[in-house]
Amino acid sequence: MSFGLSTSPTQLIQFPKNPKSLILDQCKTIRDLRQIHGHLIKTRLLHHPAVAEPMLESAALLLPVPAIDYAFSIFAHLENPDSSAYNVMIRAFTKAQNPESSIFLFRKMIENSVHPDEFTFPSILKACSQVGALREGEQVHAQILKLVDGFGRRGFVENAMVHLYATCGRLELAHQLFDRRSERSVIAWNSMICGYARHGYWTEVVELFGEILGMGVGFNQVTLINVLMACGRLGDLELGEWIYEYALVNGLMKDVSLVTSLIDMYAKCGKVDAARGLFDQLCTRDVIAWSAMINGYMQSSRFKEALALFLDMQNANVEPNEVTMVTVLSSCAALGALETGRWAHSYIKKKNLKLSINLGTTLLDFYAKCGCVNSAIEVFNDMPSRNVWSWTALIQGLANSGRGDTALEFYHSMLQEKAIKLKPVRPNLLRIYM
DNA sequence: GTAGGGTTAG
Repeated sequence: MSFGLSTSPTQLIQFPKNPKSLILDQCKTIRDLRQIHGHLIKTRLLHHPAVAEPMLESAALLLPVPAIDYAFSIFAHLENPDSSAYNVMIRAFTKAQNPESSIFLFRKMIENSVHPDEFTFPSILKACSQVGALREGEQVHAQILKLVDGFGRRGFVENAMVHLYATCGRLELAHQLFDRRSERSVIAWNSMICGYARHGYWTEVVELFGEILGMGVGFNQVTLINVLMACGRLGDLELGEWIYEYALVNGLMKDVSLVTSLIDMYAKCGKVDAARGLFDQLCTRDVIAWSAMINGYMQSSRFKEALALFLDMQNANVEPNEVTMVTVLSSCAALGALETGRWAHSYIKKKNLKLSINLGTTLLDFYAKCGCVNSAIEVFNDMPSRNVWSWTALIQGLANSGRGDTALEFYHSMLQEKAIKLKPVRPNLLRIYM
């Protein structure tokens, strides 16, 4: 049997001194991996942890195109996977944005009495943050506390915990952990700021940034982006412009995300033309930058400019997304631009954009406002899921078009949907019919 | 073998 590789298989049978670097050197493609894998099965060497772990790492993390399924099939055949085998798989699933699988494996790990360690925690906590799995995260926290002492990288684990609690909205708890830390890095500060921003505590975001400046702690683009989001919502143009100056002086204006946040901040503070100035200076404009600028016009009631910019966007061959279409359709609704809106609708179909609650509601609201209630009803029926706002937009549209009877029918069907019934929709309806 | 980001109406 020929491996076509520099090391002969017999060296593996004799158990190499350093199997890890041997395997990592040899597995450059999935083909290499399959060959070595086959050989390791025959010789049963695969069940040796020092061999299994690098095999998993090669497949799940190091290949140019990671083969997680392949890695998992290796993992699933191991007789007694040890903690490092679990760690590699958990890390790989988290990295591949498949946190459910990470959490599943973590549970298995505990069930099988394999002890998680300092390398398990950051990635499993990140997985919990990705899905907002607070309860699962608390169990991880409990496991961490079990290891009274004797684990290194405490800083990484603590950062991950602050991040988990902040993302899940347990901001007091996150802050307690954060305050207790001996050394608070940019990472921890950003976790706190992101947590406050994500949950709409804009004043706290600005306060925290004030602390950062006061204490002379470091900050970076991510910090500034979150603070700019707050400036826009709070109308704090002064701080927003301070950040703009800072970005100019420090050469940060090449960062599209940061400039997009500046555009959004200026637009939300009523300075749409300043926003446009920055937009025109951007050398690469992605869908989010375009959407932010179009949205800026819309929020300033400059609907025609919003639609004109949407045309420019298409000429620039940038594909719009759900957010873009929401903005475009609400501009059409405001202008009563039925034809353009219809065109947007066919565009959504052509591009197979998912009719999310946001998009569907905006679309039906557009039809209703243009007096096409039947189209509005059609869209409503096509939506895979709806919320109170979808119902309200439809019922209000019907009522405004003199179709009070149909509006009432929909109102009653809404009440029949259990989930909806629990939400306070009644006052809204009373306003329409009183 | 660590983390984090920008756009969404009614």
